[in-house]
Amino acid sequence: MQGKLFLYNSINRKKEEFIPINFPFVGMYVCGPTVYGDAHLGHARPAITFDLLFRYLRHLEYKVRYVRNITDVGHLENDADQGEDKIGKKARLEQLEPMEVVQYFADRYHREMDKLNVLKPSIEPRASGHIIEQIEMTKKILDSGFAYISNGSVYFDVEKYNEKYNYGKLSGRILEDLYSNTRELDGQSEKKNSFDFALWKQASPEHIMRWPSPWSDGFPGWHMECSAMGHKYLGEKFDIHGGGMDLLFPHHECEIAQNTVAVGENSINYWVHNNMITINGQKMGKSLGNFITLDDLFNGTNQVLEKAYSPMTIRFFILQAHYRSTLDFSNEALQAAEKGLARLMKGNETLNKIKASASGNYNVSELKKNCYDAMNDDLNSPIVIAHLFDALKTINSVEAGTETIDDANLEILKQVYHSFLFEILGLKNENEGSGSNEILKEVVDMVLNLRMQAKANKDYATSDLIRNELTKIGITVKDKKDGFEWEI
RNA sequence: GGUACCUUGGCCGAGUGGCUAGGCACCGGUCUGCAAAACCGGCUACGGCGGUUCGACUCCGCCAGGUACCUCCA
Repeated sequence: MQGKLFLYNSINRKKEEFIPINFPFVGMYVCGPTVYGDAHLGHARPAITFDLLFRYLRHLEYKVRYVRNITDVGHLENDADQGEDKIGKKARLEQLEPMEVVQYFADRYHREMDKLNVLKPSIEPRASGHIIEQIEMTKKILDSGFAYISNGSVYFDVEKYNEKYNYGKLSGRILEDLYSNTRELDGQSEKKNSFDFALWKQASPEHIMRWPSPWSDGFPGWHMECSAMGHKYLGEKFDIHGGGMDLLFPHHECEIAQNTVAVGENSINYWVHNNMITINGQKMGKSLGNFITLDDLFNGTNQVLEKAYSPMTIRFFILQAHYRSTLDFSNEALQAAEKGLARLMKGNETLNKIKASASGNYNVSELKKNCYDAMNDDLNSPIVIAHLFDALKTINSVEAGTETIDDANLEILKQVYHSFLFEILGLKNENEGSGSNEILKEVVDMVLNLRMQAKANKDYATSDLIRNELTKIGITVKDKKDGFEWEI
């Protein structure tokens, strides 16, 4: 093994050694998107964070079952338990079937994730496909006495729960504080206390997404799906539950309460939360309206964007910050990421070209250890990247002849560089295959060969004209000692 | 108002009680007809005020500023 992996566990607020329940198997559940709009930069963060964890666990040869849900029902639009279903609302506005909306945005989400090289989860369950499981779980909670029926809806009795267990153990909240701090909302009379949350909600007549249940025609409460589906696919106890920090309270706190009653105490060992992406120091979020969709980023179609940024630039940008830190969006930062990534990718090409010497003065084992140490320390991808840049310096020095490397070390270097860059960080070389159009390639080569002739004749007016015109089209010409390179 | 967290060089962003983070930008150099690219080198910061300590950016206290959660949000 490559050392011990430590993860920051939100529930204890410290880094803990990761020990799976059933070695070598690992169960991981991550809160996925609610598909009622295009994915934005904020959605990319958990997807990439847990993709990193998924990839690293697999690299460590764990057998991982990674479940990431799609929420297609149950998230309410406005005030807690009083609003309109998000999917339903969008469907009414667009005159579409709710499932049509879900299909459309789920497809788009998948497409963006593919571009970001985010591996598909093992199972991607939908809330609407697990209504029965959610009803069964609600029944269990009712039977245990920690829930009550009110006007066709079922609510979790937080106060009663807190007498026996600890409501707030994850988010560090104290129930007494919630009495005074929870907002007074209209129509809360159905609930005993404002902080009680719905397990099942009776649907109002205009509500289109509805299912029959023992209590009413309605829909499941917004915390039920993760509890029901997580335990369905990963068992009564499983290893990791992840999601954005903004889900810590109330979503995950409520999940814990539900699980405790219906499944048992401490049914999830590690709670892992990624931080937010900020823009001008403020959280990028749907409700604030300050989000940039991934589609906009990839195409440069947003006023705040100076240019388009490729999916790998976005991925690298996110990996350059630790997942538990906020990450501030800016054009400058993205452009920095773009250039840095290009250098690392170039380094891999150079690495494949350099030759080993009989003896070398570079020992790669330290690099290898440093990279694993960084990953083991709560997935410190920025440190891994820093070490890869150090390796890059060596690679370039070997190519320049100022350093040497022996055959054995070169092989290990290739293997380490490759596995961290591509396999674990999940980056890929986007330039490969671009400009794959053979005719275009030959035409540009031909033009540049003409330019070489002009240069040989010292006809710099012509050579500069050719270069300028190509630049205008978007082709960058790079002169080399004995020829040229170009890229689009 | 309650709770938690943050404040690092021009920008992004790691980390540590004493030892260079890294990237980008910038500056200098190599290369080039000139550029660009690439490469090499330089650039040494930790909000303010106190305290603990042989020594603090790192620990403690206070202050200032900011953010998150408390309502759907990744």
